[in-house]
This record gives sequence, structure tokens and C-alpha cells, in this order.
Amino acid sequence: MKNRIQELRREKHMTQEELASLCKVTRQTIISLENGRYNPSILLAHKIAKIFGLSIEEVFIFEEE
Amino acid sequence: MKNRIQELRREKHMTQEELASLCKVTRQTIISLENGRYNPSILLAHKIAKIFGLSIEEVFIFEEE
DNA sequence: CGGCCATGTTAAGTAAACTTTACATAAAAA
DNA sequence: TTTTTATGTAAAGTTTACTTAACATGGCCG
Repeated sequence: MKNRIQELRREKHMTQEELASLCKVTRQTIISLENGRYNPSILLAHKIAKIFGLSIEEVFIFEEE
Repeated sequence: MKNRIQELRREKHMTQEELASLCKVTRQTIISLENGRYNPSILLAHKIAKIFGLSIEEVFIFEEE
């Protein structure tokens, strides 16, 4: 699964720190998501999508798995 | 977070066993999701939504959290 | 130059998702 | 009545998401 977090965060001129605190997770978590180390929980995915004003499917790209 | 898994599964006349094998998880996982013991991973949420031909947001209801 | 800011790495720990196995029960079918 | 089918519970174990903390680096600004 790919995601557009870094791209969308930069569009909004947000730092990892700012996004993390909006989501109420740590900066490490944002780094791990942006760098593809693991996938977010569905709740975190929803929070992130909401912050960007998009649906989960618009932020997280599910390729064949 | 609430979900409509049981409702949608019954609409499709599917057993927990059938849904589980389509998702490639165990029946226990489906039971746990239907009975609200825990939330699915984003990958499992996506698979389930896909099986029902819906978006994640149509199957999983995010109330204020 | 020197310091700060944003990003990244590593590692160890906790919490939550998911598995495996075993057993229980009610309803339908044989 | 006995068996089968669908659903559920419980407990212990593995894997993955997330935290905490410490340290590294390149870019920018004074």
C-alpha cells in the first residue's frame, strides 16, 4: 500500500511535527508512515484523511495485494 | 468506530466462514470485528469494503473520536 | 562560523490486530 | 434423537502499529 501523506502535507505547508500533533500521534509515527515502514491503523488513516479533507481511498492507494 | 459487516454479510447471504476465507483471515477475526472487539487493519478494512462493493467509509462508521 | 529547524535512523518497549486451538450452544436437518 | 451448521467464548501466542528516547545530518539564518 502506498500513501500520499508527504505530498499532501507539503501541499498544506505542514511539518511532520504539526501533522503529528493534529493526529495526536508522535512524529516517529508520521515518519514511519511517510517512509512506508508500516501502515496506519484505520482510525489513524481516517484522522489523516480528514485533516486533508479527503477520503481514506484518496490518501491511501491500495494496489493489488 | 462502528461497522456494518454483519448487516452487509447477511444481505449477501454469506457465513462468517465464507467472508473470512474471501478476506484470507480466520473466522475469529470476523467474529471479533462484527462484535466490536477490535478494529480491522486498514488493509483488512479495504478488503472487506471491496468484497461488499463499497468504500471503507461506507462500511466503517467513524463517529467522534 | 554556530545554532536552530526539519527530517531521518536506531533500538527497546507497550498495545492492538490477528492466529490457533479447544470447547459451548442453539437451530436446522437427517 | 442424533448430527451438522452457524455462531460465539476463552486463552495463549505471534506480528504489527505506535511510543519513547537518544542521536545524526543537511539547510538556512543569525
